[in-house]
Amino acid sequence: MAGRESIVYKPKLKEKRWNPKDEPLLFKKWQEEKIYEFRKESKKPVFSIDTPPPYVNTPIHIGQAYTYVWMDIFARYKRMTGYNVLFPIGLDKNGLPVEVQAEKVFGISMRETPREEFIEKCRQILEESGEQSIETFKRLGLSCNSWVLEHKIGGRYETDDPEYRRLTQETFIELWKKGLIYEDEKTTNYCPVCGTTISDAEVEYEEEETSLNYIKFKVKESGEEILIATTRPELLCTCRLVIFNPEDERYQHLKGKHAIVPFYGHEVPIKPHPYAKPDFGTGLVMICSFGDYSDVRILRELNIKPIYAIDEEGRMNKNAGKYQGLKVEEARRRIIDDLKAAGLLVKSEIIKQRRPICWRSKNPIEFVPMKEYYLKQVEFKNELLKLADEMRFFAPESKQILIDWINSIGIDWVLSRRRFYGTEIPLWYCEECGYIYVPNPGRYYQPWKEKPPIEKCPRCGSTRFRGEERTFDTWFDSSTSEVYILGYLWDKEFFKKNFPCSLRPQGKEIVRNWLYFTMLKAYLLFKKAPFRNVWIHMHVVDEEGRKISKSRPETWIDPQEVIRRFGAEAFRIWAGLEGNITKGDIRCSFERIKGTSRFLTKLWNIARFISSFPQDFEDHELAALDRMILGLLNNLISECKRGYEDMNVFAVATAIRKFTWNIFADHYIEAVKSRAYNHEGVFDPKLQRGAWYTLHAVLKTLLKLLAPITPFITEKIWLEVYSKESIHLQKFPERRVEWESDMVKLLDRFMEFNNAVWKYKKSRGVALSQEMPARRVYAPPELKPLKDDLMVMHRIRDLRFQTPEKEAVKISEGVFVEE
RNA sequence: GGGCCGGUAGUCUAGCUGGUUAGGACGUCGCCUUCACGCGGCGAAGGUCGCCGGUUCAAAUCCGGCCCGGCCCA
Repeated sequence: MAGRESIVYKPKLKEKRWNPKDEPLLFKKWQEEKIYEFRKESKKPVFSIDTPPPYVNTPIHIGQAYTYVWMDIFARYKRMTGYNVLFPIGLDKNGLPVEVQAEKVFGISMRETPREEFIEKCRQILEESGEQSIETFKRLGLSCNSWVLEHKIGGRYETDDPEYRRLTQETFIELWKKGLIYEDEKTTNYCPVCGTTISDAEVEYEEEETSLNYIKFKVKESGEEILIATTRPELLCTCRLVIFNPEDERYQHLKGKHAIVPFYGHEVPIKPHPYAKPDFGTGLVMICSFGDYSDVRILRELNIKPIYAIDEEGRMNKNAGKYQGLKVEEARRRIIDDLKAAGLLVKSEIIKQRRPICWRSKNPIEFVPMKEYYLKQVEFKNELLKLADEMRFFAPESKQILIDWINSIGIDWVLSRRRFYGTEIPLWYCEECGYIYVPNPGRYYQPWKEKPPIEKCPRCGSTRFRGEERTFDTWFDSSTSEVYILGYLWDKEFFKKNFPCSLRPQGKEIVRNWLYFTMLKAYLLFKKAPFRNVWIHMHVVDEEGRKISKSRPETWIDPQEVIRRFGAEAFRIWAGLEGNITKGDIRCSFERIKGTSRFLTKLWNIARFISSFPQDFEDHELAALDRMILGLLNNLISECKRGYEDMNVFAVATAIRKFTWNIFADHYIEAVKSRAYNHEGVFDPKLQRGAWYTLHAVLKTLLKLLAPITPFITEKIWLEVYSKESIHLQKFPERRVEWESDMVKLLDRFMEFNNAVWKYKKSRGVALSQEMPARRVYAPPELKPLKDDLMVMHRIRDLRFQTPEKEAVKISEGVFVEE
């Protein structure tokens, strides 16, 4: 016993708190040791994650930072549970944004610039934009396999890379050979600003105030005047039909008669149709070609030939008569003035309506006839719905978004775009006979500037060819990302073995395009669902619940700033503790990031305390208190495992925090301190070592449970206290039989007892470290196994486990004091 | 107009196969430099569980209707 009091326990962790400055150092170490590199030759099962490539020239959105952290957590958990994790990073470089930026920066117009030169300008923009997004991702500690562009499995990819484009073209060629692609002239969505056709999946809706104009028409047969309300008076010239609701009593007499269109004088039939809503306008609706989707649908349904009045530049054509050459908006203003002047406009009222806009340029789209390439999809809707059932959705409700979209599809996918910076459609046309030549897959083709790989037309022998000039819809590139990352181009065996891809994480807003189109292509090419699991997330919004976007600076939260102020680890633990993003939007606030990050300090200090006790000793004996916490730790392991498997990081993070802070630190550590130090020598050294064993066992386990969420701090502690080998190479904890214990049921009573004693001491103005100011204390009988620890912990002179017979003050359920 | 999701203290959330004094966290207030941690500890205040009905001995929890917010579609 002698000299025991002189033992000083020094913590192995020197610093008083976690320092975010260690983050980049740890990240560098991981990179140097290549611990996340993808090893194709590994025997472990592959878990592949098809990450959403961020657009290159824009800073990372706080929502991307958040969702990528979750993806990284999934990847890290899978790695610890024995998977060979394929977690590549991609960059999206295709499409309109860079073209628009090039036009702006260089003051040029795409259509008036030679294509070669324009593409060069785009490249220049892309090069100068640097790798801001990649830097943010690295700083967040993502465990992606590789950060450099490499043509191998696990390598970073870029969607404008010739290798990636080669794959896009290869999939097109395959689909072409299967007879799934055709060219047709149909009414399509057209964005006059982008100068290209767009698919239904690229149409967005915007709430807009517009004027509803009540215009006089004449009925040919009776000469009576009828009023028709329309938001698109400039399309009068294309009016083909007037409808009223079949239930509408007011207009039954008009059935079968004809209306005369003002100004233009042509006659159109009046028919009942359920689309007309009696309480909208006057209940009479003019159907034009085309003001909106319902016009398209109704004219198609009734098989009426459309008249087009808007050209590719968004100007009125000759069908509009005197308004020819005017932009749509201008023509509308002019015709309203003219109608007014002619006394044909009875009134105008302002209404709100949703109008379709182009998702890239945000400009109103028009409906015009264009000859474009289509990929068949309408006829496969049922098969696609079946495939949707083969993928497991997190959260399950998200699947409905996909199902609703599939059900709403009414037209095949328009593939061709009249743009420059994109993957070229690999086709050549014989100038003589019109034969369409499709090259063999194998390399990247640029038909607008290359000769075809054949000398003569196989049909007519001509040597004159014209290369296709159009590019693909960028979603045609994007929807093949899972095929690319699984090495289709380079290792067909690997691809076959590992397709479908394990996980597609993505936002709810791109279900109808990215997820859907990937599914469509996977079905058409491989007859399989592309993914085993799909994780759909909602959005990160600002403190007031507003959508965060660069275009609205008052909402913009820069992840770089968050990292600068609090550190990446603080952001990560916040992302885990703030809520489950599959269930709803997450609000981002600096105050809460700061608040949740306190847990890091707490964890650090717990570790620092524990690190001062020896880890190597011969034998030990567990006290009941130790068995209680180890049993609870077993339960926590199960809970974490379940949470990670459900991809519910929130459940895991909150469970760990509650255990660590509110149970382990506040109650177990407080109780075990005296025994662990054993300064007075009142405990058997074996029991003291039991405390040491338990403290280290719990800490080691907690670090591993937390490692996927907070890889930096857990690694730092792990390396300083336990091992030279990274925590991220350790196995995820399993329940241990030797930790199972009945003592877990003591927890609630134990905590209740502590609280009661603390409260009592406080009420008597006694410091918690001082002796209990009561002659005798009574505790519930079931706590008896904890007797020694409880007495020393609270410095109780006389502790009984029974209900007192004499007068005693009840301070809590089953807890009494005798003063 | 339709579909899906959400609506629990100032804020974020747990509970939602019906019965708990509705649990926790952030923030607020009070006390305490207790030997890992004052980015700590202890304690307190703060909730008509969106609203209205219904089922039931009993509803935050089940059912119906409505209101609000978000996303998608028409």
